Amino acid sequence: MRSTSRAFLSLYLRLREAYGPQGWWPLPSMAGARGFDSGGYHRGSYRWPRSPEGRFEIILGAILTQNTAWTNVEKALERLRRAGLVLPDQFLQVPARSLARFIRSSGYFNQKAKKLKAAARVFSQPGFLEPRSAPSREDLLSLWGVGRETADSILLYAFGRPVFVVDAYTRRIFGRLGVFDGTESYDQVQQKFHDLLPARPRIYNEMHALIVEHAKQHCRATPVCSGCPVSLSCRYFSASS
DNA sequence: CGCCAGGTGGGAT
DNA sequence: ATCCCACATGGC
Repeated sequence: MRSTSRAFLSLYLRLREAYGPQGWWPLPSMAGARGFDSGGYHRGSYRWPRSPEGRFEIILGAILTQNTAWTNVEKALERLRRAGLVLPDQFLQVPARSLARFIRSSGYFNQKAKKLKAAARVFSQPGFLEPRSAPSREDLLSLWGVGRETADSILLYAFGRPVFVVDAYTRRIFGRLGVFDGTESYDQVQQKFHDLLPARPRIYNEMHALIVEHAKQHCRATPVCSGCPVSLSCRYFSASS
């Protein structure tokens, strides 16, 4: 257990060294603002959003990015923001049909419009956008359109809860590394990270962001192993070289 | 072109 | 419980 934990930490540090700080979660509304880059990523040390608008933007993004490239999500968030839709109450005033038009670029727009309405209904309740009194994981999972990954993204990135986010990239990368065989459930994969990493939102945040970056740069659907920072501990690389 | 992208819900088996 | 499919745009 201890040695495996050290291996995980070592992997984390390797990725951290290779890709640098990631500054997640991106807030497109903050693009170009002081301390943010043109994509709305933080520069330097990350801080969780202090405003309800910021936290709700993360919630919107977490839903809109389901099985969708982030660039398409950025456009949708931009359209929503320009329409003045930044807080839950405002979403409740707008029919799903209209919402769907704003978020067209993010794909699955009819479904996602419905999901945004469901989220708006919950987060319009007093205090629900405050970290002190945010909804539980169970509350979030009961929402139509919010599954485990989306719930955990909201808990970690909007509210700073120590919950590790498991996505398709996590399974792909750690599957190739030889840690998982592909049969594990979401909760089993998550449990492994909870067991082997320090239970700190900071670490979970950065690890997940690094996983996404690594999946994009090297551990793609068709792997690009040349220059991979963790190839030496990778079963797939060993087997294919 | 076809594949892929920070999934989820619902229905069939 | 698990498998299969619909949902949809945009970039490479």
